[in-house]
Amino acid sequence: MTKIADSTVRRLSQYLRFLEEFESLGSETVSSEELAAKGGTTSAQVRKDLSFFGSFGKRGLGYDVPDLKAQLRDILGLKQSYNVVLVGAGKLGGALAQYGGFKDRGFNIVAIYDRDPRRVGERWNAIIVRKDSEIEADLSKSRIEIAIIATPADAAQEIADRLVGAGVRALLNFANVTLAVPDSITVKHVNMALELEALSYALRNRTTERR
Amino acid sequence: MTKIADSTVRRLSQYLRFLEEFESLGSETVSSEELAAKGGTTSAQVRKDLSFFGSFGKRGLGYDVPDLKAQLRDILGLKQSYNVVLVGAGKLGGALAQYGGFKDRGFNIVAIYDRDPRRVGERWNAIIVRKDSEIEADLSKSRIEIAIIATPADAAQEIADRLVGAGVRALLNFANVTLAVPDSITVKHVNMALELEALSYALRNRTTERR
DNA sequence: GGATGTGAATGTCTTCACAGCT
DNA sequence: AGCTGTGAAGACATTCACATCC
Repeated sequence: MTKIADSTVRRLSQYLRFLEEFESLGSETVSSEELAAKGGTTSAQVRKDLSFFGSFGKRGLGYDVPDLKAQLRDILGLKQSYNVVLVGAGKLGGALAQYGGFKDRGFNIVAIYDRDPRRVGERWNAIIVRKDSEIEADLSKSRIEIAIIATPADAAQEIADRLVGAGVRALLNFANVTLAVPDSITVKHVNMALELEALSYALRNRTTERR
Repeated sequence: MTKIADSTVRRLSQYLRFLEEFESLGSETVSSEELAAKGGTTSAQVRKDLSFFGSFGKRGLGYDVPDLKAQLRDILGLKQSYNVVLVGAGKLGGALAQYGGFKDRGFNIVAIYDRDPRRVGERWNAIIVRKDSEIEADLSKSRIEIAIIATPADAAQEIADRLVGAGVRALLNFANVTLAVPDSITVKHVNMALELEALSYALRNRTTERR
């Protein structure tokens, strides 16, 4: 299999969500044009994205909604569900713990850790916050592939190292630092301040820009 | 000015953060190679990114840290501060309201709105949650360019329309919907579930992939 | 007829490599 | 000598356009 661009994967993920919308509206079939319109892209882009993985449509007709949905879930690895641990029980951690969008997609937060003894023992949405020092022992018992880091920036690298040491293979990092991890580990970084800075740049330069 | 790629702007924003780290470590000068190492990119990339905006370095020496910092802040439009409104006072809204990373960069959350009467009147970090119906009147008094949407998905488009109607020019959207806005409006979308799906894809496909 | 799937063309971004300053 | 700044080359991503098939 040839390397698929990150941008392609992200669009596939969007298409999946759009398909759910089409399904709930009762559409049985959808065209690349309709999918493109929802996502602000082009029909050629949609077809090209899908073509890396196979031929899922019927010429003259479009794509069968439930079928394409299943194919995308398969491509994205969403036929299984994932147990996920969350480190950092601050405001952001709390927001993430209760966020429905994760569960809906099969990402179950099964444990929350924090370093602060005042937070340990708190109950977040049926999960009790545990001491971060338990991470190693807990993960040695149950295989966890994905962890979410929502700690302060200065703790994030240490937590990342320990999670990786405990067998985690993918990290979603909300702390505002670039994490150094082995090549075999996948990291996605959500940097909210950076998004605002990009908005600031756009505000400043829109007049002189195209598009 | 020629169109600058989004990826370039995002890297500039990172360089700025790295410069602050170098400064706090006492470095007066930094090379493109050092900046690149922090961000997992290449020195050529750093120099090319900067070259779109001018020549800020000294050959044989590198870049003066405070000087480049100032230049980047100027490029990104961060010499001014921004008043920002936040719509949605749920868990995520609360987390965003207290998040220090915004203030540090000159983004001040000056008002929070919610539709739920039970939340209206709550105090978040010295700001009292206001009824969303006040948005129009409030924004007609003070010019607000940036708004953050942290509402449930089904309310986000309506809120976006109203914010844009009230003069907002840039939106940071945390709701899991693609917002339709006029071309003149800039939107950045933070989609946390999508990031997890990208991790899922990576976990599933790493063995067959390069890099 | 109508929409897909896909080579080819185009456009964009990144990397190379070296001339040019300091 | 050392590191920047930058055209040119290369890699990658998107768009075009049309043959193909339902």
